[in-house]
Amino acid sequence: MSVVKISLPDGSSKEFPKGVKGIEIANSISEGLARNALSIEVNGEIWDLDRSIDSDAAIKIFTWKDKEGKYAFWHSSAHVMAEALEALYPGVKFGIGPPIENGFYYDVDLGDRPFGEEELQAVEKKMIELARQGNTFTRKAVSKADALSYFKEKGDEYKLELIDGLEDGSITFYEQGNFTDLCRGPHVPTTGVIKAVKLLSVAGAYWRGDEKNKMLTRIYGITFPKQKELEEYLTLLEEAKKRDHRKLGRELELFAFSEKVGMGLPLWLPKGTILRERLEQFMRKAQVKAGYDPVVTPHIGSKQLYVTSGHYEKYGKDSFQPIHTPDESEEFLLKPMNCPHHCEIYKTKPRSYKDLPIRYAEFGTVYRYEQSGELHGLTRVRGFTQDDAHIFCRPDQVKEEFIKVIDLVFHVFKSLGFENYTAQVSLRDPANKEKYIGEDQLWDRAEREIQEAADERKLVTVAVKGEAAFYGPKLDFMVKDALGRNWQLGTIQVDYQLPQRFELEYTGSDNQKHTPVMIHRAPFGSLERFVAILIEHCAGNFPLWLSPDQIAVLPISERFNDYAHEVIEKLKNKDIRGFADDRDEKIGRKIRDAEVKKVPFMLIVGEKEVAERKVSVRRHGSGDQGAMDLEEFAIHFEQESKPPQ
RNA sequence: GCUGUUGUAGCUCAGGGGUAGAGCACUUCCUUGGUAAGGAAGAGGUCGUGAGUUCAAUUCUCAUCAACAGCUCCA
Repeated sequence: MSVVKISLPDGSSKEFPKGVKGIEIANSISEGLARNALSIEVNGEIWDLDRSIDSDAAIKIFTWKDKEGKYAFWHSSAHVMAEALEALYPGVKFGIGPPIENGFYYDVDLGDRPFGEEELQAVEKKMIELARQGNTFTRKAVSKADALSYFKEKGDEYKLELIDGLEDGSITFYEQGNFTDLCRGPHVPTTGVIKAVKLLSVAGAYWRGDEKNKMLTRIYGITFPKQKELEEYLTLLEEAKKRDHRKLGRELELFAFSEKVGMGLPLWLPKGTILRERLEQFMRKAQVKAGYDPVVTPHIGSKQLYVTSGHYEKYGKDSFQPIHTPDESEEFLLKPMNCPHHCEIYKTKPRSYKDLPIRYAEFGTVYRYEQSGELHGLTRVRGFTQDDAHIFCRPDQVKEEFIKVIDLVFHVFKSLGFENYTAQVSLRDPANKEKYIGEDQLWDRAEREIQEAADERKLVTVAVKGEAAFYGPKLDFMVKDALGRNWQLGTIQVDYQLPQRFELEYTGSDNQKHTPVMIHRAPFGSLERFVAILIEHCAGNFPLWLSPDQIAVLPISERFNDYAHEVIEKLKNKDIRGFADDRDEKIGRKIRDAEVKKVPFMLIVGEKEVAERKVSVRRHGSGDQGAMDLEEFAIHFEQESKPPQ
């Protein structure tokens, strides 16, 4: 009997009889691992645990803790859902049913049968029943002809279409209980591992994502190996709902929308404006320190500007249409980005290699005609302000400048409490080169420089093809918020194209003209989006330096209103933001209202405080802190409310 | 942009072919209260907009606008 050598992730290796199954390897390591194992990586491919391994292999066993394990789990759950649907809706046809970041979905064609909340619950019940049966998933290789005839008989045209695109010899079916599906796998050993099921929502989705195709019913669900985990997940969803920036934005009077102003055009209310301006100020300071020069450019620009940049060709039809002047037949566009304006600033005088790098920074408000269905609170709007800057540098400075920007981005994230972040290197899609402008060699160079800069800063990156801007590759930053959700924030881009198109130049040490390289960057991305994410991250409890109202002075009764006003005036003289609540209400009520508005500090003043010239300090969320001398409080407060440096 | 759902007071929502209701917020009065909602009275809406059906439409139908969810998109 021959043996295979199996290398484990810890570097060790073991010999097993040829044809050993993943589950057997798991068992040989520990019983616990075997119990929790969900899938296995075999030489870089993810397999089922009961697939035979016939040659030497490097393996890694995945459990619920691993993304790969979860995917197998949810993928299998999608099959169980399909089985339940087939049991309840004979003749149902299936599209695709993949795992997603949180759970899975299956696109199904139910004919004209209605599907709503009640039906969802019935399917959920059936799924639990099927899961309890603990049916095993069986992998079966089938020929293309057999696969086609199986689904032809079933009348499932979607599966037939999918099989059509597959190569004979690479087609597999998976079977569990009474259900067989076309599937690449992998799957968990049995349905029995699925202990908790929740179907979350139903939505329409086009077959293959194409709106010309038929709309299928997409059923979203999530499953867990433990009931408790489902409950935690549902609590998380509740919490996310409570933190929704659209809800908090209204409640805390930060921003609003008006149908009359137009969709996707946010109105910043006074409190939201304070928050926003604090952020701007913080960024301005950091940028001055990093050698940026602030500039200001108008909100519109001649159409020719964007023809030159290439944006008009690329986005012209999908933009706000040109503005026309009454007399001369000029055309202007609302600026969708700031770079062309900054290029023109660069061109205002001849530049020497000694001048570079030049860094122009602007909080530039731009307008983009986003599809109506895309608008979402502050995260996707039609008018927004970027913390934009463009760095013009020599080719030999690109990497260094890029690294400096990465450091600035880190500083911003850390200062605002985003401790977890990752980055994505957004590359060009080599199969679709016509989507991009510029020569291959410059793209390759830019892509290489980004990766090197990221590596230098030990940034964990994932490279994604097809995500680049049309003029250059990007480094996009993702932060994880307090609820563990990922958001895309700032971006840095290397651009060899626009400087050429705008004929930017500098005189080199060789006395020759050279083209500079441009780095686009925006650590926040847009202030609107950043504020939205910040709201959700801190649930509206902003750090003291950002909080619109930092202090509420709460007199016990109207008799102490004068003292309350005196206190707030004194604090305002020290640039502290706040108000005195002099309403004819009881203290309990004033405290409640200030707590609900998430005011960080409440200063309660009554007879005692007036007599001793003190304030009773109460902190949002943590209650009474005792009485303090007003001066003492002010000193303490000023310490704590300093913006991060 | 596509599909679906929704649109009633500032907010959250109930109602329903015969021109509307609650709670909170708001105004006034009473109350002067020590760490998360004191009491009473009052004011506030041509039921998103336009058209159609009907003796009669806020309610039914259609269109349109917007919001929400999903898809597609994102310089």
